[in-house]
Amino acid sequence: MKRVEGVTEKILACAKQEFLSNGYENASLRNIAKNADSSKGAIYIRYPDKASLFKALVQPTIDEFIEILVIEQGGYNVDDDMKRLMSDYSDKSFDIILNYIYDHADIFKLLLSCTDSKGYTDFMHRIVKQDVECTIRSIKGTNNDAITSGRMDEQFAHIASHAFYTGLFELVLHNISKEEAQIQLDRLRRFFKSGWQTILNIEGGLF
Amino acid sequence: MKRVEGVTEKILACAKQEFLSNGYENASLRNIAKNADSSKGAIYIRYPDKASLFKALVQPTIDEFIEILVIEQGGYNVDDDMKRLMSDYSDKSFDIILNYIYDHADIFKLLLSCTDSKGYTDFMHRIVKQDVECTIRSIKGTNNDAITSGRMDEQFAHIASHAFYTGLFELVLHNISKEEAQIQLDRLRRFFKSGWQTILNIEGGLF
Amino acid sequence: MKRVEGVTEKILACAKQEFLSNGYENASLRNIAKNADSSKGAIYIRYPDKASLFKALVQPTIDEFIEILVIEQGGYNVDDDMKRLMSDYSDKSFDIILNYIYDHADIFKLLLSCTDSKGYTDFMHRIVKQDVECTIRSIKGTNNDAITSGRMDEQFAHIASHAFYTGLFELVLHNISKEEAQIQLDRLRRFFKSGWQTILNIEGGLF
Amino acid sequence: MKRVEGVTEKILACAKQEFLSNGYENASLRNIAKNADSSKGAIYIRYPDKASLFKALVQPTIDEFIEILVIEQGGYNVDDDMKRLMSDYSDKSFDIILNYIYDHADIFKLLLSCTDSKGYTDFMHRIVKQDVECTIRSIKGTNNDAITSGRMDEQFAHIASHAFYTGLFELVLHNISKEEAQIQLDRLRRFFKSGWQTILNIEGGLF
DNA sequence: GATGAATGAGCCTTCATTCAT
DNA sequence: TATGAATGAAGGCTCATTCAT
Repeated sequence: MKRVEGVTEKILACAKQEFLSNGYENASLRNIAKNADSSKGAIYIRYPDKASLFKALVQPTIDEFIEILVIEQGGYNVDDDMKRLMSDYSDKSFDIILNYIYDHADIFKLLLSCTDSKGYTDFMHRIVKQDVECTIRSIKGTNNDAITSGRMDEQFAHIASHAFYTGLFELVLHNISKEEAQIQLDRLRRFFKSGWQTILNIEGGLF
Repeated sequence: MKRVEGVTEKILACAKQEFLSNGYENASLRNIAKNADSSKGAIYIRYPDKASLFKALVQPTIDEFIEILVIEQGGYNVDDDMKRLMSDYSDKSFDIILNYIYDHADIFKLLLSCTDSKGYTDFMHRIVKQDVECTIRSIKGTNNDAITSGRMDEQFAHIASHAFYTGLFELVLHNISKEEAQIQLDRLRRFFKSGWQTILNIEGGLF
Repeated sequence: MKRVEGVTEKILACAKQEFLSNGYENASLRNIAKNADSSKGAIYIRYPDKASLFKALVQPTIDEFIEILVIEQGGYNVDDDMKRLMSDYSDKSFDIILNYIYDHADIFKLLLSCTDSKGYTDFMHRIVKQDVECTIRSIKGTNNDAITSGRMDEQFAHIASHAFYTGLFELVLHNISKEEAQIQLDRLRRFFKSGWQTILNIEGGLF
Repeated sequence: MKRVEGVTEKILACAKQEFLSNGYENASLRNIAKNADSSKGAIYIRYPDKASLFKALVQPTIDEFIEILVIEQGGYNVDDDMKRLMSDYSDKSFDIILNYIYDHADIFKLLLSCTDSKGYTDFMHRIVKQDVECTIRSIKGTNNDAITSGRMDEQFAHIASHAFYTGLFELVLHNISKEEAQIQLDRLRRFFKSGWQTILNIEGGLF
């Protein structure tokens, strides 16, 4: 029997719905199969277990999102370092990032609200790690003394970064429209930029 | 049989441990009863169901924490409003808050990592709501034009507040020592203070 | 709720029946519970898993049977050694053994036909091991040269012993009446006694 | 697609391995197909179900073995009867039998340890039946009075025969080397010959 | 109040078998 | 002939909750 077109898609769609409605633990493969007009066996042909099904839903988006982050935080010359230090990635970068999040809204909801905390933690950790590495690199690249002087450290970069992404993701989670989200994100960026200036001891006058 | 002294306490202690170790869904009342040298029935005498047991563990701390927040964000005169607007609650206030969190570290971990997202969301929502109300009131109290001018709105206050508390709670969650936590919290407060100044359009020179 | 009298007994009885009818692998705990007018949970209160249920049915009889064997093969003086060497345990001993087997006929059937081969093998191994040890000890005790001369070895004792018990257990397995079984066992004992005389090189004239 | 050379062989080889490793019930057709680099369908083209696949593995050897037994227990004249009565098939016969067993060791292991007891029982029953028929015929052919006098009966012949073959097959099962097996089989034959002499009341002096 | 046996729904998973391609 | 997706029954097992004692 050939694999019927669309069964996988249907399963994934119903799985997404089930996870979203009931959370990971309370999601039932029975329900997913039934809602997909399919069978439990059909799920197991595709995914070896429940965890893998969830991962299949979520992993590609995680990976792609991180990749986008890497690209947009991007180039590695001193000018960029300076900008990055100010959280001054271009508007275009944040447009791309926000668009990506909204294009994959369901998946981000899954990640942020349907996993045991470990899944969420891991996801956030990867993002923040990437962000922090970039921040630290920029600080060193611009010879800023924030770290050497003890005004901050990697731990703090982690905390601030986590706080920022929490705010960013909250936009989708709360079903804020994309237009509104752009406004709030602008505010949030200005808010955090200002915070970083203070910590990094950069005169506001520079801007 | 007489109600033995301390059974409730033992149940709660073991429940806390079980929830912490396995998460809410995977926690087993069987285990809790066994570890408490008690019985499932003994749990049901005290709490009508699993959810109530969890709530019993967590609710008092939630309520008390909110109460502390209310008190420390405090008095309702214009001077305070101004300070609050700058996120300039006194150091003493934050000492109290941080101490409370660290004194109830387990419970905060429970709240932040052992619940389905709904429990976490509700908890955070209450805190943020309280904080936002206070912020908005202060803005209005000081006739700041941030809202009327469209520089921000309640939604943004929510986002920023959520981001702040995320950072604050992360300290306990990551098992950072209290001394270290005080340092990071200082940084975080300066960071956010600066953010608010920008949003509220208050000249840095004022400080 | 107090444990109701007889539930365990009913479960065990129905389990015995189910294992006997379908073999270990194909026995269904669902069926057992249903036939016992009980529930799956009731089984799991008593036995942690399917294997333990089977073991509960079978282990006491195994242990007791081995014990009887030890006792009846018994005393440890030279006279006994000589007799044992001739497989000449008293008629009384074999009466006891045969009676025990017939009194626990179901269990022996379970052991001999309802287990994966490992269970059967282990059971037979214990019996044979005990028998062989006894045989070897007797040979050495009487200074018989069967082993030293290379006429036999422990391996052979194992083979012969296994063959004997195979014959013995076949009686119950084939639903031979106890009276008939006594006759066949007499024959089997004479048969094996003669075999041992030959191997041990003892003149028939001695008897 | 053309039937690829050797697929059947590969399937049988992998099936043998799977049954040997996991027992009949726990063997998985999925695994067999996978290990054979083939498909479940390919198995079902050749064998209508799991049982038939097992039978295909085992039946030819069973049949051939019985046939060899028939041939070696052999000719039907009075002289042979006498010999047979003494379990005195020639050494050559037993060489052939033992060789056959060792040449098909895997299959005998399959038969003796990987089947539900029914398969084993049926196999053993056929062998023993053939053997018993031969024994009885010989007794009658030589006018021996063992049966008529009540010293034995067909049932006993069955028991003794079963015991013998149990010993014989134990050699392969326990992975005894063929050389060692020949030695043990010699002993076993002498052991059983002596047993039969006693039962049949034949003077040792006759030999 | 305390116990823990009883329940049965429900879980995830595996399987032999079927059959469209 | 060959494939492997599809099926759905059945498996062992766990659980929160109830309730007789």
